[in-house]
Amino acid sequence: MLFDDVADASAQVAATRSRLAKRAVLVDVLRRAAADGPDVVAIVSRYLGGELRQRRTGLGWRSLSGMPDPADTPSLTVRDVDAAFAHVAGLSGPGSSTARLEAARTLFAAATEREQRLLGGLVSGELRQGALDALLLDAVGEAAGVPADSVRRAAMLAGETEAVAVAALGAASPDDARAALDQFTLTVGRPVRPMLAQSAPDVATAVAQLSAGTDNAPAAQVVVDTKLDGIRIQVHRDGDDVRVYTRSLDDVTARVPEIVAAVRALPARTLVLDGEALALDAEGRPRPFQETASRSATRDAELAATATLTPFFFDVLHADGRDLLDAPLRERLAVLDQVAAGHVVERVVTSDPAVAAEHFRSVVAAGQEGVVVKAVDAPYEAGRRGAAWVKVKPRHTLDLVVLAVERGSGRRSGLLSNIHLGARDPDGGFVMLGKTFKGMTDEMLAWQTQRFRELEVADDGWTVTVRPEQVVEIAFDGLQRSTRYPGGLALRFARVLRYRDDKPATEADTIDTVRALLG
DNA sequence: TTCCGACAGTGGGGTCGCAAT
DNA sequence: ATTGCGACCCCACTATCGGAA
Repeated sequence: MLFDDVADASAQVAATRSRLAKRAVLVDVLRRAAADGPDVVAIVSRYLGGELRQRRTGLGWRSLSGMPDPADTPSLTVRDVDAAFAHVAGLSGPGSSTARLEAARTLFAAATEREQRLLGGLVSGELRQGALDALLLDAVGEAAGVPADSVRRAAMLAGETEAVAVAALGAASPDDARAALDQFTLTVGRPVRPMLAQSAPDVATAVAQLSAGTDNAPAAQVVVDTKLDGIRIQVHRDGDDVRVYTRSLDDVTARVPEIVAAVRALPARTLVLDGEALALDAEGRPRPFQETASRSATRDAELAATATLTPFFFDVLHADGRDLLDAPLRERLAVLDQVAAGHVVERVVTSDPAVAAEHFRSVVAAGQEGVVVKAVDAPYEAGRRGAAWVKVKPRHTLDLVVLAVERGSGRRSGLLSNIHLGARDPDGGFVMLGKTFKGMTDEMLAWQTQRFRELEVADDGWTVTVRPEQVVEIAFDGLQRSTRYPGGLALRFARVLRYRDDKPATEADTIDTVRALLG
């Protein structure tokens, strides 16, 4: 199969907004790939989902500038392209950056215009064709003649789509495809996609969301788990063999020997646990997220020894031969308390919203990030951001001043989008604390585009600097240390709540107010 | 007919390792 | 020694389609 066939399909997918039409295009190209063999299905399914098969190539967004002009006629096969990236991914050491770019130039020179668009999307990780993994899984189901749900479940348990697409599309009949998909079961040592949580502004809303999203009666019990501000871990144990995976299913076992040791000490032979790892101080209070991130990212053993990560678990998917994915949370927690005692997050189980709210206050006071409210009867829905888990975190707000605004891209092309935020300095001027593009409706985007053009004092082609007069109410999760911004502080997860036309910049919050929040 | 669940897109700050400068 | 890039950690929020109700 020619790479151009995939590029053509991607262009067709991008050209329509209808998901059904996108799916039809994907089904067609998947069927043609299947006729070329399983290796072609493997490559094509990855590319249609917007990914290369190589996890790290050393090429990125910046490498794409300076690529040669496109070829007039297609010549590359999908196997050619995969081989080229496999070569690039294998390069390392002095001279490898140059060799990578050279290989990329050769590849791009052989690619037509639409092939170059796809290559660029795959390299940058931003294909933007309006279809990624979820729609692709739907298409795989249709192409193989099996229900979408069975494909989705297989992919969630496999932790990947490629192998599932190969299995389903390699089958001779829909019945065979279904049988092939049934082979994807929870396996100790193979990570599954983690279950994710929706969010709510407060505990009462979270409980209400839970009742609406499930069959829970209004007065039903809920689990209120502590939400820790660390990194998500999924730990598999088979005897003495322990493996640790991140949320994106990256294997980080070698970097976290203390977690391996902790799980080896648990009273079970086989386990699949879901939890969070974080750095604690001497009193057991959580260190700032930045320290956990630093510790978990380093591969340097000496550096790693300067801080320890402590694992805490909130779910168990398998224990001693028993799969628990479909068991209700209540049952899973009973098992968890047995097999992971001492490494379980604090929780309360209650039907009283006041008790839930009190747990939230208490864990936040202890320095934790918040809570996750869960339906007691819900199964573990791998890979889903279902209604059964709802997270709640404290929210802070500030009235800040817009210092500049950047041009948007994609569906925000032609609009001024990403705003620079400053706190008032009582000694004069403003101290920038970060940027945000979140929370803006289309109406707000249109309004701010006009408003900031009126306040414009400079435009370098990307960023428009404005007179610091417009006040905006910003929500954020907390403050973090920053080397990027002059105040040494940056907002974490800043988003716009509303523009404040009732407040002049002279009444915006000051940098002193912000510092006081640090406590 | 209306409602709402799931998705994709639009980017944010910070950390590391690595190669180039 | 410093800088820039790539890869991942953490992530919030809105618009939209199409099936559910």
